[in-house]
Amino acid sequence: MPGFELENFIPYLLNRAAEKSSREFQAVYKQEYGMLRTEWRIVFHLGRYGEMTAREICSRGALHKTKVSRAVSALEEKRFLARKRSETDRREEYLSLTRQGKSVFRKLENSAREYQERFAGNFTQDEFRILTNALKKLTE
Amino acid sequence: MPGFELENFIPYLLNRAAEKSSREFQAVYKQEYGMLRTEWRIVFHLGRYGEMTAREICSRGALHKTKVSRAVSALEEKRFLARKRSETDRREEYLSLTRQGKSVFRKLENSAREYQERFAGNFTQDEFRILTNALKKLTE
DNA sequence: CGATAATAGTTGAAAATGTAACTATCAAGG
DNA sequence: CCTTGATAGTTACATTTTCAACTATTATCG
Repeated sequence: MPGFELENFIPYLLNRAAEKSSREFQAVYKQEYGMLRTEWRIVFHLGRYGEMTAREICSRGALHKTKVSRAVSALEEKRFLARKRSETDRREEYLSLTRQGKSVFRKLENSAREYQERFAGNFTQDEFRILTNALKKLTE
Repeated sequence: MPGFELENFIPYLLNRAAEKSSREFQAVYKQEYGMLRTEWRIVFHLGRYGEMTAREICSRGALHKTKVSRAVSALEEKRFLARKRSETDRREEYLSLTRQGKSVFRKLENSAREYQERFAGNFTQDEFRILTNALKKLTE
């Protein structure tokens, strides 16, 4: 890395970009549904992949279990999510979206799609593909 | 965006990647110098670009002013940073690293370089260049 | 000028987060 | 079985962050 310049430092660039994009998209779920980022991400996972345990959400989303625990409680209070104790292992519980939660998910999914389209407009297809793959690779 | 899948959602990917890389690099400045992320980022800016005001750090780093205000106070207490009131506009003050702060900066800069090298190893040069440019473009 | 608005930065209270310790349950090996 | 250790999830407490209100100063415009 001969030409290293601090303004190219990846954690820094990632943070700035993440902050900005999150802030922008936050408007959607915060204003409309009073949700926090972690809550939206849980809705995202359950809506996208269906019923799963908190632990699974943690590992899929790289989220800490206390954060998830609290967000799950908040979503339950909003009646967006329901819990069901596992029969085979009573330590864990299966989480899933309620009918209302699913409706919220569908709307947010549409907003996400619109956001993504606007976003992708700034890049060529190749750039966008490489960016996406790189970001995925980073968190494997 | 015909094949949009939520798991490709950019704010989500960015956040996961940013969280992970920040957490990794955090070990360096937290353990060694008891700094928080915002503090390190301020050291970063002052070390890289020299004297500037808090407002400038805010806009360059996409950081909120209260966060910066508190981090600046913390750095001042650690004797890493000094303030100097502007003569022309007495609302603002110029911030700069002390000798000690500069020494810390140099060490962190080296750690950053090492981190970046390891990081870049996961990608081809083209991929890395496109990733970097894309991230920069995002926050313009 | 002088009033009003804007800006740089700080502060207090409320909200969110991280850390560690905790409960309850299950797994494995003797 | 029964002890020891692991795991799912929660909770308490300390630390950070956010939000709104604040001080002090400068800019704008009648």
